[in-house]
Amino acid sequence: MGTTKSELFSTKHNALAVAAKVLAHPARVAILEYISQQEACICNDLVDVIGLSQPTISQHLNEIKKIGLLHGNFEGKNLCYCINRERWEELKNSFQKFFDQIAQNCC
Amino acid sequence: MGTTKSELFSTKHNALAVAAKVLAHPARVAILEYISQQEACICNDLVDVIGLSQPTISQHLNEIKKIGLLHGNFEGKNLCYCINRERWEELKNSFQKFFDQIAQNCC
DNA sequence: TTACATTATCGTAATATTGCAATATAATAA
DNA sequence: TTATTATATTGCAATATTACGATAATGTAA
Repeated sequence: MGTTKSELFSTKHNALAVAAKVLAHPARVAILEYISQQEACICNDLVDVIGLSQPTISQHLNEIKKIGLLHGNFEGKNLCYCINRERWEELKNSFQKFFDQIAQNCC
Repeated sequence: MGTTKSELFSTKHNALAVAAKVLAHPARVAILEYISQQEACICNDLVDVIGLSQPTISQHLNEIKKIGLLHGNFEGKNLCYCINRERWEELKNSFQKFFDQIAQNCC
């Protein structure tokens, strides 16, 4: 129990759900918005900007990383988080397609 | 602990997260897709189509109802679920705006 | 080297979500 | 009236998520 029965659903439906899950927390929405609007890459700042503790921010960043939305230089002296634009477009299209598929005739 | 600290975030960010949460389960994605593609309104069928138990489907439908995506005739002899297209467009626009706001210059 | 700053991980507590059996409710059919 | 059908609600068990203190790991600066 308690576990989502992913095996019942199509790859497409599962994938959209996984993507939506990343956006299903305001901190991750705020983090993504913040990073995506920076002209240059940012590093930390998020703890101050968001207002959650550093471990919590790190955890949220990890969720965002896991679906491939973060891109950049994670090693060396310049720590840098930025959006993987290719993946961003992919997800954008997935949501767009989902919302575009409504039928014309409904009550 | 365990609770999302919504008070830290803007109304907009919280609203998008709440909407995303509804799409964050493949059953709800599948239910919405199924309903939205029906020419006429459907009633039950979902238990058969989706493959989860009736109480679980009912629970998922309730989550979808709670953000206003379901519209129709819930009383009387014709039980009928269909998409509230106005709300659907609203959410579509929210996600679109979110995904459109990425900056041009990123690493 | 030591000290400092930044980020990740571990461990844990609180809460939320998922799923279903059992049951209740509501409307129609016989 | 008594079935029958469709949907909702209750209660509970299993699992997932959220948050953070403590600590580890990594890199830079002195």
